[in-house]
Amino acid sequence: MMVSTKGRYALTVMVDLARNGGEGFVSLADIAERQQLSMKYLESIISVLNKGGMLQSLRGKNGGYRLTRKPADYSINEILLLTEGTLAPVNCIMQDGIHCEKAATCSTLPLWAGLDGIIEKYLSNITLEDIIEGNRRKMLGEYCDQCESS
Amino acid sequence: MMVSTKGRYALTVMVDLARNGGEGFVSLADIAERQQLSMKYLESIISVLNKGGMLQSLRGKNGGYRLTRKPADYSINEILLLTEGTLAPVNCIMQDGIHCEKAATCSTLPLWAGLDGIIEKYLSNITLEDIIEGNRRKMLGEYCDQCESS
DNA sequence: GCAAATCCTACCATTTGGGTAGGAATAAGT
DNA sequence: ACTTATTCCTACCCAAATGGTAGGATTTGC
Repeated sequence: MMVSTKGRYALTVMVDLARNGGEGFVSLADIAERQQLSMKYLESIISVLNKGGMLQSLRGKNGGYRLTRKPADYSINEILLLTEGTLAPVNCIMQDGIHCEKAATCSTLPLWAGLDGIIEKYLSNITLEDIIEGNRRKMLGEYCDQCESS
Repeated sequence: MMVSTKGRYALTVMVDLARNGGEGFVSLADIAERQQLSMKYLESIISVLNKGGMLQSLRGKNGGYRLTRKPADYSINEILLLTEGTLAPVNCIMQDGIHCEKAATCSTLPLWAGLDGIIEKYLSNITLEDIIEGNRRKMLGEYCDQCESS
């Protein structure tokens, strides 16, 4: 995968809802305004999140969207997986087990499988809450120059 | 990144050269035949590898290509970086330090930076030799069901 | 019934991916 | 010197994905 704007904006929307969704419903217009993104484009993205069961919606006046779970119960992996379709770094790695005909003898396949594994592990371990809390240690790990190394 | 055929085929070519390049030069026709890939397409890919200093070439009859270093001295990261341009998982992470104008306040940026970090670390640690030796433990790590867990 | 919101369908321009085609330059062997 | 096998170079091309926009239908609160 290269995570496209679709996935990135989806995450941005989820983070905005986690931050600003306290009680009621949050309108997409508000989110778009805060995040300075096209509301029309966000519309198509949030629709995927909604159909995927990531949030609740309410139509009509004073309507909008809200999360159905606590931020800590959303992994980044599931959000991106829903909007991007797949997070595999190469086409050789398919979600449905469909695979290349050369797979059996391909010497580079273990590399791609390993890469896919570490990506999924990393993204599954981080939650919406980590992002709104700014948990740099968990996100950046050894690459965090502000985290103590202890 | 999603690693495209360009990067994957580049790696395939390098692996083929590492395996079959014993003494002399290996022609692209031989590589294409062995790997069952379009020679014309490989031509454009190997040209990038050549200009990037990853191998030596010899024109004319009995010409071809050969590696300039030992397989253990090629990291997968440098091979893919050369052919793909970037391995960053999102456009927010640029190679030249150019970045999004919202970067300073973006709460998701540490996530992308962290993801980029683990990908680079993984690919930098694996070499051509690991691939030709089939070092599953190193490539698959905990995802390797044939490796003992000790 | 009006206003504010989501929902739905269609369209579209640009970039990227994944190649193909044709020929020029070079080098080895005879 | 000629032939043949090879790399090198430039140009082109089609399909799919990316990153949106447009317009209207539907629902709900007041």
